[in-house]
Order: sequence, then C-alpha cells, then structure tokens
Amino acid sequence: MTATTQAKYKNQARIIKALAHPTRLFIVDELSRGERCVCELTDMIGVEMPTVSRHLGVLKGAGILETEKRGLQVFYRLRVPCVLNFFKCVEAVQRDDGKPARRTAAPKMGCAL
Amino acid sequence: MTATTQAKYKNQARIIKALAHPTRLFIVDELSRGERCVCELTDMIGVEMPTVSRHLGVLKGAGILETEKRGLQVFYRLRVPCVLNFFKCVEAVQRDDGKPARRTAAPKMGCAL
DNA sequence: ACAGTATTTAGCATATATGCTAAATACTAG
DNA sequence: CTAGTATTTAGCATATATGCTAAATACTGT
Repeated sequence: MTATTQAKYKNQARIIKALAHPTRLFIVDELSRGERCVCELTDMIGVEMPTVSRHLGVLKGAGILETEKRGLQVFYRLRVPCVLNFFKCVEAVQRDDGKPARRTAAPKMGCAL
Repeated sequence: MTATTQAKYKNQARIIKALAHPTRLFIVDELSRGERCVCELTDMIGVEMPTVSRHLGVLKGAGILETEKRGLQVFYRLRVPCVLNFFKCVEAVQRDDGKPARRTAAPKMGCAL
C-alpha cells in the first residue's frame, strides 16, 4: 500500500472513528431532527456537560457538525446529513447477524448520498 | 435516554467502531472487488499476518465479513456491501472540510442500501 | 506419523479514548 | 463592574485498541 493510499484510509478512518461511540451516534440521530444546544443534549444524555461538550467537539473536529453561537448558548447541527444512512446499513448488519448469509444489496451508484 | 435506547446506540457503535481503522477500511474496500485470503491481504497491507488476522476477526465479529475455508486458506468476503456507501459519505465530509458549510443532501428514503 | 504452510490465539508494551471534577472562558443582565 | 449561566479546556485515572513476537491450531502432501 502506497503512502498516499495509506493517508486516504487514515483520513477516512478519522471520520468514521468520530462516529464510533454510542453517545455520538445518539447526538447525530438527535440533530437529524434539528439543531440543539449543548444543554438540551446534556439533559437527554445521562452524562456530564463537559463530557457531552467533548463528544460534540470530536464530531465537529471531524467535519460532521457545525456550530452557531447565539447568546450564551451554542447550537450544534448536522453538516453532512448523509451520515444518517450509516444507521440503515448498520441495521442491515444487525439483522443479518449470525444468520446464514442473507446479504444486503450492493450499493447503487446512482444513489444520492 | 432509556436503557433500551442506550443499548441500541451501543450496538450500532460496536459495528461502526469495527470499521473505524485504516487497515480495516482498506480490507473492506479490497473485498468489494471479490473475496481474498488472509495471505493476499497481508501482502497488500504493510503489517504482519497476525495483525491482519486480528483486523479480519474484528470485522467478522461485527458481522461485516464472512469466511470460507478452502484447504489451507481462509477466504474473507463482504457480507454487507452497503458499508461501501460509507466511503461516499465520508468523502462528502472531507470535501466540505473547513469550507463554508456546503452541506450534503439529506438521505433519500427510497435509496436502496 | 512428519514436515511444511496458512491462520489464529496469547501475552505484552504502548498508544488512544473515555468520563470525571475543577478551573477557565464567553456572554448577559443589572 | 459584578453575579450568574452556558460552554469549553485541563488534568487525571481507567479502559480499550493496536501491533509485535512466540506459540498454538488446522490442514496438505509424502
């Protein structure tokens, strides 16, 4: 594998890794219904605000979320809604889990992501 | 967040986490072109075979790959090709990275994953 | 059975991730 | 300016992930 190829996968992994946490998946799912401030998310999730803030920072750092500050509050929203498609595919993995190789369809190239 | 909801996201995170590594992304990408044995993948990737075997185990454990043993070799293949769509979305994140909020389209419900 | 090849498992050292509390920063209202 | 609220950053302890080498397992051919 060339250095360029390696860099490509490393960069992709960085983004997918940002999604690879239950709390961050919850946040993405919740933000699919509209922007939320940190305090709102903190109320929904069962962890301290600094922890939520850090998770939000990870997602923002990966380019998945964007923020807007209004007054005291910081509102987060999805910048790349296609990540929601991940959920569907993940459910497909789960449905197939352990069963005799019923596979999902190959990706359609014309599918708008 | 209820215990059930938490379990749901934890389970999804488990699957996404399995993809969140450069080597494992390379493997998924390579297997999209057909099944490969461990030795073939090891030749392509610049790490030791035990390391490759472990990465393959992670992906298989998550339900993303399946195996077939033929003779001395173990062949791995994609069980859930929809994971390939992840790549497209990840590229969308990268294209937008740092730029002034050009967002991807929201997911189409009719899109076959 | 024996030797050789392909793969996996074990065990270890190191790196990264997670969640907490305490403290710092940013803003608003009086 | 001061007090109070919302958010982020720092620092720490613990957990998980990674890659290696060595050893174990699985299979083939003689």
